[in-house]
Amino acid sequence: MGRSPCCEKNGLKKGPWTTEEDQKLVDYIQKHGCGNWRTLPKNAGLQRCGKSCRLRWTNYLRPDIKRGRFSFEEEEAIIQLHSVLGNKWSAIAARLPGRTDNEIKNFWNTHIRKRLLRMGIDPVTHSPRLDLLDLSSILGVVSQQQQQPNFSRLLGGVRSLINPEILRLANSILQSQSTSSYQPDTQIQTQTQNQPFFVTDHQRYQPVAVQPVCSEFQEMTANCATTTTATTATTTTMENTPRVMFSDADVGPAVWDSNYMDGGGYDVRQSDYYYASVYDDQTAGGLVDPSTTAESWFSLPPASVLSTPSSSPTPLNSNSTYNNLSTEDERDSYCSNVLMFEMPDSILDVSNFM
DNA sequence: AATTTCCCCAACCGCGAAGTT
DNA sequence: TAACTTCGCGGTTGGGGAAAT
Repeated sequence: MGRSPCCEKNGLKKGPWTTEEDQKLVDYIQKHGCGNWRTLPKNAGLQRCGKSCRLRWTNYLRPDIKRGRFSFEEEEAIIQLHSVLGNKWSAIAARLPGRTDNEIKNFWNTHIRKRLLRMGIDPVTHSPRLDLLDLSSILGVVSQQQQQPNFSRLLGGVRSLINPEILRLANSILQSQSTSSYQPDTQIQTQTQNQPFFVTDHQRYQPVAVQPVCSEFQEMTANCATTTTATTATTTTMENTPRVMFSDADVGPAVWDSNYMDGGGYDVRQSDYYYASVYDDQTAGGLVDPSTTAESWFSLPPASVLSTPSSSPTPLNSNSTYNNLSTEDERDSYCSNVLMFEMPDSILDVSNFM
C-alpha cells in the first residue's frame, strides 16, 4: 500500500516559506484552484512538494483564515468540543470558522492544556485530577477554608467525582474540627425543595425550582457553619446568586420552569453536569461585573453554532471581558468559573464526526 | 549588554483512509 | 480485488523571538 514519497524528493525546498513563494501559490490557486496538490507545485513553479503547498495554503494563505488571539467564546467552544471529540482537531476546527486545525491544536497544547493542568483538571478527561486529591489535601483545603471559607466552590466542582468514602471521612473529621469561629464570606445557599435557583444552559438564566443540592454538600456546609447564618434566603438576581454544580442524582424530580424549555432551549437535566460554582467576588477577582447580564456572564456560543455541524457556522464574536484579561492567572480565575459544565447531547451532535 | 532559558507556532513527518486504476 | 496514488489528520520538531538571569 503505497505511501508515495513526497518531501524527500531531491531538489525540493523545505522550511519557511518566502513571500515570493507565497505569492506564487496564491496566484496559482486564485487562477486555477487547488486541484491536484501533487502537480500543483510544478505547475505553479514552486520547488516544493504538494503536501507542503497544501499545508501552507490551508494553514496560512487561505483568505478566510482568522488570525489573532482566540476569543473567549472560541476558547470555551474548543474546550467543550474537545471534551466530546478529543484530539479531533479538524472536527473542532470545522466548528470554528476561520481557525485551522493546526492553530487550534497549537493553542490547545500551549495554552488550554497548561491552564487545565494548573487548575488540576485532566486535559484528556476534563475531570479533576483525583490522583492529586488525597485526603490530606482535601482536609488541607477544608482547614484553609475555615479561614477563607469558600471551599464549597471546590466541592461543588468535584463533589460528584470524589470518592464518597473520602468525603464521608473528611466530613466526619470536619465535624470534630468544626469550630464556632467559622464565618463564611459567601452566602452559601443550602437549597431546599422548590426554592428558586438558577440553572443555566450557558445562554439563558431562568429561575427554576429544584430539589436540594447534593446531600454531602449540605452536610458539609452545615457541619462547617455550625454558628453561621448559612442562609436559605434566595434571590432571583445574578448579583448574589451563588451557583452550585449538581448532578442528576442531586436534582431528582425537580419542578422546572416551563419557560426554560421553550424554543431553542434544552432540558438542562440532559446535561452531564449542571453548571456550577459558587460565585463570590473574591474568586472573580473583580474581573467580572456581577451586575452584568447573564449573557455576558456565560456567553458560550449559541446552541445553533454547536448544533449545526455541516451548515454554515456562525462566527464567534469576541468577548471583551475575557479578552481584557491580560494574564494567564486572570484567565485561570475567570475560566475556573466557566469550565465546569458539559454540553448536553442534544446540543452537541457529534455523530457527523464519529 | 551578553548569555541562557523558555515559549510559541509554522512546518514537517508518518500514518491511515479514501480514491483511482 | 489488489496495487497504487492522493489527501488529510494528528503528533512532533526546531527556529526564532521574548523573557529571565
